[in-house]
Amino acid sequence: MNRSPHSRATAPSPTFSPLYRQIKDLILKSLEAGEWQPGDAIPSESELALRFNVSQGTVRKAIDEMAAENLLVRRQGKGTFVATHSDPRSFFRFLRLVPNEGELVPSRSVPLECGRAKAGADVARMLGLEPGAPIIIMRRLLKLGDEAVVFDEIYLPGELFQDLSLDILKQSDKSLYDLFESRYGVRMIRAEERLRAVAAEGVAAELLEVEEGSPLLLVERVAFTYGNKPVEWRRGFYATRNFHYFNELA
Amino acid sequence: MNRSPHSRATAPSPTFSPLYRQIKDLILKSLEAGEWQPGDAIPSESELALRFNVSQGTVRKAIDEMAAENLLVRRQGKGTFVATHSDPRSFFRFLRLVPNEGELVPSRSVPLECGRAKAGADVARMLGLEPGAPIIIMRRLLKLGDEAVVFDEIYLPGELFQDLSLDILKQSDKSLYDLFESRYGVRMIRAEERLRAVAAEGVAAELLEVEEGSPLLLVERVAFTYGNKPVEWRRGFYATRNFHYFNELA
DNA sequence: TTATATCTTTTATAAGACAAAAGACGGAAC
DNA sequence: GTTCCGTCTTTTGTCTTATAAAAGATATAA
Repeated sequence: MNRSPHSRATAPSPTFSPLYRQIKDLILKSLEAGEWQPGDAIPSESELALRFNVSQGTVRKAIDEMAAENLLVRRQGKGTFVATHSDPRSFFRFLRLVPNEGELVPSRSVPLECGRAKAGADVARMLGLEPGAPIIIMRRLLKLGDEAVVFDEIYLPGELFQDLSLDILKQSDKSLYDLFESRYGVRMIRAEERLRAVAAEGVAAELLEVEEGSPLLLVERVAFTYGNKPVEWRRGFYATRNFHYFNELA
Repeated sequence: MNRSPHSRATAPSPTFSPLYRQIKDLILKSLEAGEWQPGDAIPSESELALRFNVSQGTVRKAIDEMAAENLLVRRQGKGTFVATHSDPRSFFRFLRLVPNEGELVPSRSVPLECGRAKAGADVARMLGLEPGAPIIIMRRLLKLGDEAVVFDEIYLPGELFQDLSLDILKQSDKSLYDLFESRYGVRMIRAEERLRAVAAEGVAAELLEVEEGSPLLLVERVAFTYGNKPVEWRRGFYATRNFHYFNELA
């Protein structure tokens, strides 16, 4: 290399950014472009160092940050891999539901409906769409063991999930985000949740087998893919008799 | 230095641990021992490197991890500081309550009771005490703007908070954790919360000015100090008409 | 008095040398 | 033929060194 240590790879930009962060952005771009699929190994640190003309340590620092953000997973001696929702370890990152006592029980998703509609003002705002844009509305029940614990209403941009249907949902035995990732190439990387206590009513009360008016935990979620783009809005009613929402403040 | 690069600072231990992690443990120990107080600057990286006979980069990596865990705060050009609850930025790390719409309103804690008792089986278990050990029970109301939003019942080990009383609580204008830290030298660094929806009853319903039986968000918290030692158990009833519990899944 | 340069101390960045982990491969032992 | 065990290669992990950037303090000039 014929550059002095701290010179930029590109011409001096208006907003300064250290080398390792520029490398991070480049790797991120390749990730978004789908150059490597979820579960795949990305090139080794020394390969990337060669490609970008920087030292291994610099590539390493870029990857460090991406691993901390759960975008990549490192395995010593093996390589660095694109994080995937098919990995069972990543499952409970997006489902914070645990039994009040006793062991973790297996969960099962029961799809109820899946239809198309036009976005109302609220959904459009949440998903960053034009009002009237095509969306998919999906309802499902989450059973833990024998008990129906969560009733979900899920709103998706129609454009990204072309052929999604109740049949496909019923056929699939993967988690929803695994399906989104493998079938539609949409990877969820982050979500925001807003929790409230509400009184059970209508379908939710019925499906969760609780009295009308009894308390339910309402969890509203917006999930984002690369570039902080919102691609799912979800409203879940949680029956918290035997389960609770677990959160760690760290 | 007369050691080869990767030799240990101590005699080879049965459980291998890289150098930077040993340094981290040493810094942690000084922190627990109170060698530097919350808000204080710790010695510079090069000073610590000298003290521990390693390179600055190794100290740096140790501090990196502790900064990621919110134990230390770095400021370029100034130094590295012991994290403190008196810093307003750290406040919302432990209070995840935001208004449904509009700006953040100022919050005010209203202490109601503070008395001593003996630990029952449940509190003893949560706090790792013997049943019958002295504890403090405290009740308070959290007001956001004019509205009473949270009713808290807080259980503390009596031993650690010798002179804590209703008067002291009323006098203090700090946050509770700031008070614990500055007056009793007990620093909260981590907490686990369990959330459920419950029906309002008794005192909680009355103080939060909601109907008996209407839904409330119940937030149970165990907070830990250094060494993962539980030092607070708390049960909070949240009225979620105009506010909600915000959580980020990252 | 006020701005401006200069020096010092601090954390931040980058690169290089080497270690540890994981597997693949091949030959010896049985 | 199969199993075991060393050896080699490729990968991520650790540690050090050199230097840059940030923030203040201090001195200097207008």
